[in-house]
Amino acid sequence: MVTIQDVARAAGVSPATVSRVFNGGNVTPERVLSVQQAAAALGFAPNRLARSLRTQRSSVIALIIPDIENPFFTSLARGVEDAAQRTSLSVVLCNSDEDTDKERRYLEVALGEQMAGVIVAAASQDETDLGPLVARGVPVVAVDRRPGDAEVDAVSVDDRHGGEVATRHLLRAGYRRIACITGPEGASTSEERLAGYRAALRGARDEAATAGDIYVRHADFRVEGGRSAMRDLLAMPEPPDAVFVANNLMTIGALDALEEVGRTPPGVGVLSFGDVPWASLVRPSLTAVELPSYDLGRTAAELLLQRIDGTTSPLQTVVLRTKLQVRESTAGPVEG
Amino acid sequence: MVTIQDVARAAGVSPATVSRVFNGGNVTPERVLSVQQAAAALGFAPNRLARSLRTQRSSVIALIIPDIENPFFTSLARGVEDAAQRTSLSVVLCNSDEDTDKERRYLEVALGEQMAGVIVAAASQDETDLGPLVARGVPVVAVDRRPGDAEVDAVSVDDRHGGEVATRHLLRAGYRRIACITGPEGASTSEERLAGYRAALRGARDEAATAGDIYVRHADFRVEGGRSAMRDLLAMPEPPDAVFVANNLMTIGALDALEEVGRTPPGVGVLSFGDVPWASLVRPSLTAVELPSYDLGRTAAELLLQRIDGTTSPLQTVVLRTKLQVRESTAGPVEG
DNA sequence: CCCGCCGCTGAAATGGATTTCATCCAGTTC
DNA sequence: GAACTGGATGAAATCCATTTCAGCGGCGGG
Repeated sequence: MVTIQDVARAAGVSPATVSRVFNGGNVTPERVLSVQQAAAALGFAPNRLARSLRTQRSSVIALIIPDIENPFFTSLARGVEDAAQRTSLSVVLCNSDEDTDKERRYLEVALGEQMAGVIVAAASQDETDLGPLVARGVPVVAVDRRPGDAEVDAVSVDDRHGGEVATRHLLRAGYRRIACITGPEGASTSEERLAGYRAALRGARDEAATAGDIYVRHADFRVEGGRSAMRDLLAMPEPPDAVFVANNLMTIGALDALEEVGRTPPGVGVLSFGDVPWASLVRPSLTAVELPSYDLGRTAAELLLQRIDGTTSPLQTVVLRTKLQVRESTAGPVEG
Repeated sequence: MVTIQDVARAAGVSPATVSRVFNGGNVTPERVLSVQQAAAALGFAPNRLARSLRTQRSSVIALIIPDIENPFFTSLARGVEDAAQRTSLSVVLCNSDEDTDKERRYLEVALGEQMAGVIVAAASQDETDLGPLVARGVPVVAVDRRPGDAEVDAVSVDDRHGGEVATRHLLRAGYRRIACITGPEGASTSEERLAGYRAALRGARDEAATAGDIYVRHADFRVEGGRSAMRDLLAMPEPPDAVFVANNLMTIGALDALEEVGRTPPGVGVLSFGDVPWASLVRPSLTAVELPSYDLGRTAAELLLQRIDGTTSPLQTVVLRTKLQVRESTAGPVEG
């Protein structure tokens, strides 16, 4: 490996001078030139480990997401990247796969590699432990999902409100036995969206409301989970006539399950929390709660960058608004 | 920050002994215990920078992909992860966004951070420079796209053959003016798939073949690119009656463009290289060249792991087979 | 009883870049 | 001409974990 020493020797200066050339110290122009030439000739690339070890900071931030195959998170990742791009920071993405063990490993890597900051969409509220990072003063921003109790900035959407608006829309469209397929227990987004659903039903005070939670299913935020939850609902003696699905991928599974038994929206109402990917190809078009995934990422990154720059303002929680986009899949229970 | 020195002091031993406890040297059981207790009490986590600096190796590998929003690459990423998972390596993902500048930065990071290895789906054949990594002895595997001239292992699919089979299928189905929307020039996958298309047309020796390249368009492997390329094709005096689209996202755009003018498959034949994401929702169902995206990632990772373990076997190029999956979108030009 | 070996331990060297501190020198200022 | 300022420079300390090396004590073999 070619080190700063080698360059120094080749250029006839001390390592300190070479370092100054690369990091902007006071060096006479002619020496700058000879150092640059020597570096280029030798193919010198500074060892970032040594640098980070010495300076106690790094120019890499980690983004930890629970499902890299979900376009919601990849869009969020783009938002993070684009914001980081404007500084000199690089983003590395880690996929926790909704697995708290994997997630813990990545958090350890981020800590151990002294990364400049971490943005995390937590796999779990209780088990995701941001404590060590926070204790070491590493800036952390929670995005989409709230972390249990860690003292960090957070950016999320109005899950509860969105869930309530969505469910109310189904009620107004005339559906009466409204099911909810939500995510795993322990994820804040699952709980909040479900809470919104329940609130809307309570507000309705009729048949739908009395059903209690018999139409509620917990699944895993993935296609397969949505499919089997929907199958399960369809097998009930009195199956639901509409379903509020708490994320985009589970909606795809639910639609598959409906297709299997020959029922299609809007005969059975389908409403997705989060747009289904490449929705333009889906018929009938799907009513969805639109999520600002890209802005979620961008905002989280901006918050993180501020912290990395040393802002000491009090912790923030930013909540972005969702928007119900009404389309064909919730036109009403009457066939047509 | 709590260092190995602090732990040593707390446990009443030397730093060397603490290190041995964590890395499996010979230490008496009672000392092991007291070191572990001290470490736990202080919340010690080893500084991976210092470790990597000293040992000259790291337990992180980088995966550099050109489009994180393309499910093909995220599936590939899952394959890499699952393979890496079985060892103690962590995978960090970098999104080059088909931008050779961004890609270069990530390659520099991988080099500078002394990462254990790199898997890269190159943004370009000419401009992607793997030289520095190879020169420093960092194991590198090219996946999906071949790098220009670097001496690295490679894993890809039979792009040319797949493109030829696909185009021949369209010919046999009765289409005569077959267009091709391929990716950017400079990407090996674009070129190879196009070469397959041309070969099939040459083999046909009729009207279709004489068209030359008038039905060929280069786009950017994204939805938007596919859409505008298709619009462009549809605006021709004699528009094509079928299109072979060289990747999944561009197919989505092409379908959108067809929809705009009220033409749908199989009236216009549509064949996608690579399955469209969540194809189960798309009507009519799409004929596609199925790509083993997950296995591509897994194989690349396994190759990389071997190199990291020090295998010195000669460079390998693994080519995985694609499979044409015939569905409704290429049923033939006759309306019905 | 002595030698040699082995297991355990800590002091010190190591990896590579940054940064402090002291030094040197040229240019000012009185 | 003495004192002072400030820019440029290199020697050496620093960041933290790993690893070599030498030393120590105990044990088995001769």
